[in-house]
Amino acid sequence: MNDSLTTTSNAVLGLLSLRSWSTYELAKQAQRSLEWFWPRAERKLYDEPKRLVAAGLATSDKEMTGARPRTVYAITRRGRHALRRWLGEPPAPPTLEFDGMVRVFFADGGTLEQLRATLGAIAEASDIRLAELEGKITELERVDVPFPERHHLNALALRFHLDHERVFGEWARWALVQVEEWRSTTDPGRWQPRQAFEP
Amino acid sequence: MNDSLTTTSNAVLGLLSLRSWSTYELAKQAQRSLEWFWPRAERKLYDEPKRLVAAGLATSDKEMTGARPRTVYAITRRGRHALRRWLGEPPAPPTLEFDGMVRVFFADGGTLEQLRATLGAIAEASDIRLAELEGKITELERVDVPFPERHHLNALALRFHLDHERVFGEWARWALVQVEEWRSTTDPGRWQPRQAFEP
DNA sequence: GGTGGATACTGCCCTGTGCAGCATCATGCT
DNA sequence: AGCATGATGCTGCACAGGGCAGTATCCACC
Repeated sequence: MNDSLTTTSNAVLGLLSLRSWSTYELAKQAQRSLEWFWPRAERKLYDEPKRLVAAGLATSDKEMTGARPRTVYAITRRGRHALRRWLGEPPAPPTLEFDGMVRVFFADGGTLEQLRATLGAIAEASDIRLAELEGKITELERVDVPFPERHHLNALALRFHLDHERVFGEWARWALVQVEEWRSTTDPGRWQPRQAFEP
Repeated sequence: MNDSLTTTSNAVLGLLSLRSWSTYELAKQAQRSLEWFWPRAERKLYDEPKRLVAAGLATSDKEMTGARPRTVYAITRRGRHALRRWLGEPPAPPTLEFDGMVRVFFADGGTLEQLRATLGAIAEASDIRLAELEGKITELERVDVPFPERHHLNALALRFHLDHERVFGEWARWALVQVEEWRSTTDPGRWQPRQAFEP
């Protein structure tokens, strides 16, 4: 097994550092807490702990619920050291995959109606995600949630995501206003690119 | 070959809709123009046009530069129709992979010094990317660049990326100020999570 | 008892990444 | 002319990751 851990490995190690988890729980918790900044398919979250065990950074314990087996993973001391060491390394640059922007960028291959629909969809999806974030923010006032002692870190993350999500919705709405002046996707009429950068 | 095209397929089709390209040129142009919102490894950009040809959406023409072969790809009429059809579909949600945020989120596995270094690195990297974007924005005033007739679409995209990138740097600097009050990564002292959401 | 959702997990096929490697061309310098 | 370097051109390979579908057992409820 390749000894160099990925960000995913370290993210899973991070979750294990909080407590031990069954694989199912771990996958669910990863999707609850990491989804906004490190989205990973459930399929992979079943594989990752096995790799940590193989690297000596976690242990696995087979249990039975009736006739149904389940695996519970726990971090090792070596795992904690590895996590701490990783935290001292410089972060990789963020990457964004914005399908909607691909559609905007090549909008001249389609119609102004299509472009408006794309921008509208981006704005609406952003609203939904913002509402979800607001729900998470209200949870910071509670102590009957998992890991209340980590709320300070949660708050930093949520602050970022709130601002980040707002950019999508606000930009899409702004763009909808701009394209009102356009004659078509290939003819912006009197609209000037520099208008995008004026106050 | 699977008939359902990916966003990457359509992005490449979008580039082909502008002009024909050798594979090398296409890979370079993709990395110049799509890198901010649809980053793809060069390795894949060599495969993708082949798949478009197999689907009848592009043609390939073998040429020779001396003894060195090269392939030039062009879009077909079917390809243009496929692109236009795709532009009418709703966009997939954006996904962000923010390695730095994974490190912030699990900062309690490390030290306050490490957290500060992570935040500092995020801020600096953001500055560099912002400077790059500013360079692209000044290009919008020029006509001696590729595809000046598409500046209006470029401007929409650049407006988004400017706002998007600013969020990283501003947030990281804000977070650096917040953690000044913290005693350690596990003890925020008197700092309250709700401080993250006050004006 | 039957149903539906939760818990628990994996095989499979496909997309995508980083890396390394190979080859030829073109340009500039000595 | 010869050489070095960067550009142009491309691919094999091993690994990371995603979506989907499938299998099985448990648990709560009607």
